[in-house]
Amino acid sequence: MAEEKSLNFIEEIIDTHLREGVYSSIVTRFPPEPNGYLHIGHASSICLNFGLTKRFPGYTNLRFDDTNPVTEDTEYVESIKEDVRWLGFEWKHERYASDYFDQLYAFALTLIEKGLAYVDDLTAEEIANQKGTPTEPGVNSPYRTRSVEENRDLFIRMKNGEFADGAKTLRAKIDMGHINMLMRDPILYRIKHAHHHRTGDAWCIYPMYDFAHGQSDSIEQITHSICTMEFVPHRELYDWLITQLAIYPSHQYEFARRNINYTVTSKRKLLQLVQDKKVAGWDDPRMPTISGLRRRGYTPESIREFCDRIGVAKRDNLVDVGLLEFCVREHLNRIALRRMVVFDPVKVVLTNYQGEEWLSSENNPEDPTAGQRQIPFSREIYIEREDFMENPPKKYFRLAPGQLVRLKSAYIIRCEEVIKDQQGAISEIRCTYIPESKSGSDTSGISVKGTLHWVSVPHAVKAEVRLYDRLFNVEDPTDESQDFMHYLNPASLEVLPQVMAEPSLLDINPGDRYQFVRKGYFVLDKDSQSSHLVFNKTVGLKDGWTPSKG
RNA sequence: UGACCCAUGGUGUAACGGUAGCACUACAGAUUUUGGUUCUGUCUGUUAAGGUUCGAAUCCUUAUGGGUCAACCA
Repeated sequence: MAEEKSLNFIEEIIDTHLREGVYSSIVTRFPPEPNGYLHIGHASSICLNFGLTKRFPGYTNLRFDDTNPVTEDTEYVESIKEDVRWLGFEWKHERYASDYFDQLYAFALTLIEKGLAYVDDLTAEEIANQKGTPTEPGVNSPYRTRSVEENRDLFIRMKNGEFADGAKTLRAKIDMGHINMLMRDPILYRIKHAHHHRTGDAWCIYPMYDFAHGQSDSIEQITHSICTMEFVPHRELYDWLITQLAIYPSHQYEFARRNINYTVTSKRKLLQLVQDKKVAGWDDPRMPTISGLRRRGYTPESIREFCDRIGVAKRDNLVDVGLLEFCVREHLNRIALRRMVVFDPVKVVLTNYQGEEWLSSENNPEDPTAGQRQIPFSREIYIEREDFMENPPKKYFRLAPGQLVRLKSAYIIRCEEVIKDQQGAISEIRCTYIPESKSGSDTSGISVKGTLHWVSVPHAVKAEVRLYDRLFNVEDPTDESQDFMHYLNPASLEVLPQVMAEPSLLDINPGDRYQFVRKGYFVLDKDSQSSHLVFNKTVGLKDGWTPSKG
């Protein structure tokens, strides 16, 4: 029996509701605004909302909160749907706040009839000035006392396009002295003569978030409307509108958004990175977007596991990106096939070896069913320049003059001689191999501490490798002591234009993931062509050794 | 100088008045044809002060610290 995992506070609320019969099943929703790409922070919300209805009876809707036509676009709708599906979730209904524009308009009229909303002629600036501050009450608008008839007439004319953008708004009539600033006659509708990605030019007035979100929840009979903590003060208005309209009582619950160090998760900041060309696009592998992580080689399983491990709570947090990396390593270690690639090659000549042969090597030592592959071996091979030292420290297990080392899945070799060019750089290492040490049939009786990856020179396939590092140099780029752009890591991308790869890598497809032995996990990028392979580094292997520790 | 939210190792998260646990990180050791993986072990924590109670991380009070709120954004 698997150990019972403890519930997070939201699961506990739902568990109680179900046990006490408040609900017999639940409905949740994931409500993105289609004005940007989904990022790792959204993944938490997606896993939470969809995860809830996997654990408990009920279903989850995907609802686009598309009430601001000037920032929204179908490009984002498509990317969001792709990302949610890629993460492994399927929604029950695909809905849009714009589906409800007629209903919302009717709700507004209801409020007007009840004397709970009025048309205001004040400008944005005037409204702001009369709003007061958190410690001082606001003042009433001079238009606050208009009659129901006048309000109805004006609002209909707003809808009919008789007024210019910004000329009028519809406001709830609540209390300009309310301690909660959101209750100080919040704007419900504004005029925007803008083309909407779904409703086209049918409307020139659009509801504000507070007059769309809760009502949409109610229309869909969402039982548990889950959002982040900054919406806590909105809950009072959310409840007020539902009460006044006497519609299905959805309820809002808040959890703390997940922050991750060395990156930013704000659509505005991510958009700025894209627009300022600091990255190659929304799906740049350095971006914390779902599409960026996908291109980086992350698996949906690893992201779900990450979201599961960081949990759900109400306190502020800054999650270590190292945990995300742990999760992807854990998964990739199980599924990624092993391949050998030499990044910074130096030639090794085996002076006592003639001809060539094909050697067998396991595809994945963690998974026997992954089988074996054949690798060509010959008299001249490449090894990593950093795997040789002329004057090694004490516990250096790699190649050094007179030292023995195993070539992975091949033979044990001994370094006999070092050849240098005129500048003194090592141009070639001469070794002898031990014929009876062949991998799988070793009768040499020799044991060595180090094993190196290698690639046969005449069979080597050239490829490009893109090495990624954290996008920012500091844990919290949003600390606001400086603009976050100042913290950009100038070395977040390093391109290796020509690495040497084993030939089995020639026949693979974009999205295929591998472990390059002793290097890390890599994925074939979509920029690849059959004549030019491009690999993205997903994450390195955990590195337990550094020269200083030797 | 208002209201609201929050406070458990370096990080994230449990403990629902009854032994502060798990994971990541770090460190040490074993195994290893990847200095990977795997296995074992070690370090580190209830913001503070009062109160209630046989007993408090948990309930109450105050303080302290952090966050949020004054977009015709969501």
